[in-house]
Amino acid sequence: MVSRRKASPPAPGTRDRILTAAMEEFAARGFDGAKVDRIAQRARVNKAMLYYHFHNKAALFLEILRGQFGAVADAVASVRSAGGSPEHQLLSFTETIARQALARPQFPHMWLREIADGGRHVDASVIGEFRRVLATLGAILADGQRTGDFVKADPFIVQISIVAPLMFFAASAPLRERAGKLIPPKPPSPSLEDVIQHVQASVLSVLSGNATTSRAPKLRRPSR
Amino acid sequence: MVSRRKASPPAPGTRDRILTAAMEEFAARGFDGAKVDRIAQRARVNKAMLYYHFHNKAALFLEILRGQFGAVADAVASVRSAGGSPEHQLLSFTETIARQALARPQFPHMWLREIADGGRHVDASVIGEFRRVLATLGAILADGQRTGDFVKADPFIVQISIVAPLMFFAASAPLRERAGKLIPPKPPSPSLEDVIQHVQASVLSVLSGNATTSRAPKLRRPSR
DNA sequence: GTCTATATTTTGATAGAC
DNA sequence: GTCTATCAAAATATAGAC
Repeated sequence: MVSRRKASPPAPGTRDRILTAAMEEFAARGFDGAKVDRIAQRARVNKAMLYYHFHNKAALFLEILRGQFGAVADAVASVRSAGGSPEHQLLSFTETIARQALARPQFPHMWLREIADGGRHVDASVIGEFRRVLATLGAILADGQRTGDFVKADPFIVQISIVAPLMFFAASAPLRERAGKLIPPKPPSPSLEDVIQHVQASVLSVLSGNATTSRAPKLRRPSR
Repeated sequence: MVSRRKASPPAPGTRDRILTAAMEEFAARGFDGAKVDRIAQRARVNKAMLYYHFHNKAALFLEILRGQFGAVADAVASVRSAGGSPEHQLLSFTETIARQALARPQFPHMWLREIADGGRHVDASVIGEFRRVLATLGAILADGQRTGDFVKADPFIVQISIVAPLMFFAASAPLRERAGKLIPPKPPSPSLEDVIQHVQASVLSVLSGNATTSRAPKLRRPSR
């Protein structure tokens, strides 16, 4: 008899319902656009209940952010520990990020928003998860350079080259939908598979150094 | 004497000050996070003045969105009309997007936000500017395919492969700054030049088809 | 743990004088 | 064109009963 005895049963997942509802609301509207009332409604609880489980709106938001980034960082880390050639790990890294975006549709939106907000709502723990992802990729790249498979490249640049297109694509579905309605006809959207393949081909080809060795001698020239 | 005679001089750029202030506020905080009071303060006018020049918050926001996207679409269009080989135009396209992000620091933030918001604040005119950019790139790619310089590729995918990393990088500066403070030391950020070069090398190499012709026979395999 | 009612603050927007 | 004063509607958060 640790505690609990009397005073209403432990709630059949009330807290989780709130988390889910909040996740959707925050992803769709952002921190300021999200309304506590709406979150409570979606979760089928009342505001008081929400404030019983979470200190305030910001704390609720932070908990969700931490959860999302943590899960992604975990998934990515498992790619590395699964082993394989640097090339294999690099392709897996890419695919994993994409799969996470599918598994957590709110994740791309929240990532874009946090960037746009300058990280106003993140704390050290979220930054930590963020860095874990980058560290994993950095290790993969270092391996590849050691084996001679990859040319030298800045991990951060490689990371945004992989992640940014995937996030853009995943998050922009609603916008493309709306665009199609505002100015029909809606141009056909490529599949996530196609995007993944393109991104994989891009990274692999630059890192393989067969970029433009022969042709296009003066890259980055067209300054005017 | 068309009109104006009496009733205060035409205002030394009051309207422009409001537009500038609003641009900064909207970019930094988003539509919901931006406060009319703060915009008025920054512009050194009062709310009534703001509502004299613009119908409401949404209209002000829309005017800014239109302006930003329109300017970028113009810049990109001029790249194409300047002519040159498909390769040259493709590199120029990339550089121009990056230069626009520098010239209009608010642009990347607003682009990210509109994607995350599902285009809730855009209207047909904004979509139109958006499509102009894509159409320009599409034309460049078509040229390149005709001349045999480029392999076939979905313009939209190519576009996000170019634009997304640039926007991510440009917009994430404040977040990286904050991250460095939360968990020192702040890892050194690559320069925009480096990012541009990497993106240019990537696109060119995939479109040149020398991606992974020889090695890595089974792209996209690491499904598990 | 859960709900109703309510306090408090913030915010978008306008009236009306100059 | 510009400003002061102010309204009315949201929205965050809490008190207190059950």
